Amino acid sequence: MSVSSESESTRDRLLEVAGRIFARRGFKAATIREICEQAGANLASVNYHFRDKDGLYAEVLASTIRRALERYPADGGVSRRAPVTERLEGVIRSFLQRTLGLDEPEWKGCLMARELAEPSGALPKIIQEVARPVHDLLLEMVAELAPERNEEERWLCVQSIIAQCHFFRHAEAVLEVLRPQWAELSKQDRIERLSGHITQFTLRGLGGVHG
Amino acid sequence: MSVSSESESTRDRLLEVAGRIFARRGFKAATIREICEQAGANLASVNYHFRDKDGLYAEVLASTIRRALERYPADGGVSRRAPVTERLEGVIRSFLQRTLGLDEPEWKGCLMARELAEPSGALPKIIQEVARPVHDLLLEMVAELAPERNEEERWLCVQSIIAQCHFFRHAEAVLEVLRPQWAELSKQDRIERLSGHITQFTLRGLGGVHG
Amino acid sequence: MSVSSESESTRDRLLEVAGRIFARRGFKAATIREICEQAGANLASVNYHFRDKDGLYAEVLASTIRRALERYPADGGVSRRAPVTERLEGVIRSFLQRTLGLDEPEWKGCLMARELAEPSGALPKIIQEVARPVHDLLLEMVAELAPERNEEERWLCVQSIIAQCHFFRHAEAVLEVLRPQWAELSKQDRIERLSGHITQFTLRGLGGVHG
Amino acid sequence: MSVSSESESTRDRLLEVAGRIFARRGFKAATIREICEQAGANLASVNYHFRDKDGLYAEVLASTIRRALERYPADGGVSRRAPVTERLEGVIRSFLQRTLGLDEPEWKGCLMARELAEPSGALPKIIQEVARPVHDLLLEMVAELAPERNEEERWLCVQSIIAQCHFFRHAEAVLEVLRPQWAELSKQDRIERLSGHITQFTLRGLGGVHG
DNA sequence: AATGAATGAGCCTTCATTCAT
DNA sequence: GATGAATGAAGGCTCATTCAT
Repeated sequence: MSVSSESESTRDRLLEVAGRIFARRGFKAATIREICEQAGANLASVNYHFRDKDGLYAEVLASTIRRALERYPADGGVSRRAPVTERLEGVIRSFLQRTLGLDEPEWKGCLMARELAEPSGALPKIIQEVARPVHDLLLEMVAELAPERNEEERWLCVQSIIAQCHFFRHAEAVLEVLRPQWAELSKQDRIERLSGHITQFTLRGLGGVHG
Repeated sequence: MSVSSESESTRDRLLEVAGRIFARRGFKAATIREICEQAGANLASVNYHFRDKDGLYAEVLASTIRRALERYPADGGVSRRAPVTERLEGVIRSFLQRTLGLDEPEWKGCLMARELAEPSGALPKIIQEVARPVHDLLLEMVAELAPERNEEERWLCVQSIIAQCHFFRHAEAVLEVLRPQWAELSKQDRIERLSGHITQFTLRGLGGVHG
Repeated sequence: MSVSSESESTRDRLLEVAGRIFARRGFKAATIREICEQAGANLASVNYHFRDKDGLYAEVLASTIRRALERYPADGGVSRRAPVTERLEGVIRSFLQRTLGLDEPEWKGCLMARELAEPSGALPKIIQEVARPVHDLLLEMVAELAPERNEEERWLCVQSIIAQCHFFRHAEAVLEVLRPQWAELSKQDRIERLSGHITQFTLRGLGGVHG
Repeated sequence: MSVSSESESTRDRLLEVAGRIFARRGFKAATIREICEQAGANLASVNYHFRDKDGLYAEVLASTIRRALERYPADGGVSRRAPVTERLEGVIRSFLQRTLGLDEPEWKGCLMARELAEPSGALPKIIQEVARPVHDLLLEMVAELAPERNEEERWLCVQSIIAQCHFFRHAEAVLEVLRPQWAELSKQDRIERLSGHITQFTLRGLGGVHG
């Protein structure tokens, strides 16, 4: 529970490098060798510091979650008393920031996305700390915006929102082929346009005409 | 009409089993050994029939695409002269069928989802044969339903649709935790409710008032 | 004992191709697959026609010997009544022809050379049919040219002759680097100069001054 | 001073054993398994210490060259101011020592011979460090002994010398059949007689009358 | 006479892990 | 606190061979 270590220790370098590599290659295809080489550490150091490849992975995930939520909280930093449309956009923008990266190394969102597709036992933790809060926040807003829908319908709407937020990380490779212009935009730009679009599309989708 | 094995050719059994295993474990983590064992074939048979692990994977992907599109074509079998709302629901339902499986072995959609997250060189083929047609079909419909939007906005709307269709396969593991009731529904039921919801949400999202 | 087969059959093509490939790669590194592919034959045809990879190799060797000696007999076709210097040059030139090839496909000598370095069980046959006759012929000539030497000395002289004849095939790769001009000569030219040189060097080496 | 094994490092044992086995079987036919077993090392140790089978082979070759030339330098340790006949015999004797072994493990020369027949990419190194110096040394001597010959003739004479030195290693298997007495001599004896014979034969062959 | 399918043995390599220092 | 050496398990692949047809 201590705050990692003192200086930029081997341990920290391993964590940093491992995150990048797990994200890029997936758990199985990532190799301890590559991680240690890039971190300038000994081949045995992973086992020394984290007991296991699994242990390293769990630590990477945990610290990634921690830092991601510190920087981009679920509510996007928007006050609970702001109008619901603003709060919605806050959640969406914050989600996209975590997902598509910004100034944080870009692999963080990628790691999460990968966890979704191929859970590793760490999933419950992620759900508890990231997915659940967002999920609940959105449920509240949808209830506020579309009180006439029944419970399942509202839940489905929440999924529609999350789906849109995820998709642009998830299908990155395809989008690049189908619409090259998109890939040419800066991250900042993409996030800006996306949060605007998703918010609009969602508000309309929820039934009111807010556009 | 039996499920599999027995008198099928070795080649076909390999293809069938490999599909399931690649989907479950991913390319790297899947082992030729496991595939051959489950297919009741010799360890060298993959090399004989498909030259490579890569060759096997490519074949699995190709035959999966082929059969998925035969059974559930991009337009969902809805006539081009039907009203646009029906055509839209056709595309969405067909997409969900391919994605969430139905009576076809369930792993097929999973394979595709995985390919998106972690392209293997076969991606261009998938795009050409599956993603592009759906993409173009949806672009047309959105242009028809929301002619006042500019080109980028219409493209973003198309992505919102596709995002929703993908999500329920992609986040299966999480949904199961967040809403156990959902996992208890039959596949058929889920697809039914989803295609209804996504169509509605989308039609509204596009700005018309169809709700 | 029959003369191979009737037409340019699969069997003959296998023999031809196998000779080239065994010569180029050595027995172990040569693969039945490559041989069959290049011969346009089925993968199983080697086993069908020659029982074994070993069987194929033995056949290749045997037919190579047979044809090499037909074309370039040990005595080089020089009459036994010719002067000894002519007979010597006959043996040397014929040896070089077999070794360095001429119009016959070049791999034949190479195959033999390889057999020397890495005997395969077929060596006794080669010795009996090729090496021994040449050896005995040379022994006679040396006895004639240097009768004053004792038996071991004469035998060593014979080896010196054979050594020179072998060397230019054997060290081809090195000679090409150490003296590029040499590699640029035509085969014909090289054989001409070599047989001249070796004959002179040998006659002098044997003690008389014949140059 | 003990022959091998026991307290030597794994790396050294691998090198020693690998040399023997590569020499006996050739690169392709030699197996890492056999090497590791005989060296009492783990199957993965070759990969650990030399990265590759190729890496191991290269190291074996390099260390063999290094040690061979340390012990038996190209000039045979004879002073440059000694008479040319002595210098010639020095080169020849040293060559035979390297080639036929003496107290060094016998496979060393064999490795080289094999490399000539079937170059592996390491050939250039061998040429540079072994063949070239000997070649140049001999060229000088021949120029001194037979200044009246033209340049190509002198080069051919050098090859005649080298050919003789190589042959008795190269054709070992055949000589054993054709002259069993020869194989019964001690290595030392054989080298003694050979260097005498080759030197004489060569001096005469070069045209002077030294016999 | 010939072949497509299938097989079992064996090879090289990679990987995560351990252990003595 | 950290590491170089070594290891065992497992993986993908290649090869010669067989067998039913």
